[in-house]
Amino acid sequence: MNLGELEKLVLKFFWQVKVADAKQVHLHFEKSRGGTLNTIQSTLDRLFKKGLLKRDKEGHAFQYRAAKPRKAFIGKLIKEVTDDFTLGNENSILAAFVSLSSELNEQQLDKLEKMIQDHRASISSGYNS
Amino acid sequence: MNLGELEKLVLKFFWQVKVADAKQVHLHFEKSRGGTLNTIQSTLDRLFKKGLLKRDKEGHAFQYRAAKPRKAFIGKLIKEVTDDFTLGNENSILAAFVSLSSELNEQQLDKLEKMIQDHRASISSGYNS
DNA sequence: ACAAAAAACCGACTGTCAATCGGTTTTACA
DNA sequence: TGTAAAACCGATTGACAGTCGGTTTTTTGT
Repeated sequence: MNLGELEKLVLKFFWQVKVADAKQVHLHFEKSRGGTLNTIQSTLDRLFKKGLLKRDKEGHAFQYRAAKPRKAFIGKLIKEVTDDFTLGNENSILAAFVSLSSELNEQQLDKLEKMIQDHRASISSGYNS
Repeated sequence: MNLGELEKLVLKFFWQVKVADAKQVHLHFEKSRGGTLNTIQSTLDRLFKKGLLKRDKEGHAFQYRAAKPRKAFIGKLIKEVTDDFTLGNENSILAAFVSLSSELNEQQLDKLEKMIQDHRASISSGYNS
């Protein structure tokens, strides 16, 4: 999934704002970067066709919103880039963790372990199944 | 850093083979996907200009090799994609871990914790500093 | 030193895709 | 049902990867 600059900005916008129509998105971006309503509309349409936004017509305009939560989406992206470079039987997600670990300091490792604990808890409680 | 299909294949090749010249790379890929030596050469050159390959002239041809170890490179890529979608003060690397954790099962969490232990050890031994 | 061979380099063309926006058609609502 | 708003269509531009022919430069063997 290869995204352009504007597409990325728009996605980020929807993770903050949740729901908006083209007009509102345009209003939000015209100060910071310009561009016509049409440009926003076609970008929304492109993101919709890529499955990254959902939309429903409510009243006279499409109401757009993110198709996935932000973190799930980032997780997907990461899986994608790592899969491209993962060899043979290696687990790409795990490899990604290893690849990243060297960038973490001790406090961050603490947080990471806490995160693992939380995740284990959610598994054993049956929340994820 | 946006890479094309052939560029990705070539990078992967160099993480397995370590050093090769254009001719050898071409030899390796011509069965599986065709393409002329020139195509390989310009791809190597593009990767060199992007800083992903290093090269030295030894004898009559450039000898190319990966500029970074594979995992470091994957780590960089992950940082890149997460930075694009990370909000405000959030630590993008940590966010990436969180984003990925839901895709791990218990054995993988075990491995991950082992990995953290190893990394902590390498920090306290002063190996990383 | 020089000719032949090999490799590097240059430039052109193609295809894809995001961004951009004007113009037309469709839709909703008063 | 007419009008305003929105959606849709299509054209253009700009990057950039892939592709490869042809030219220049470099290396090497005699």
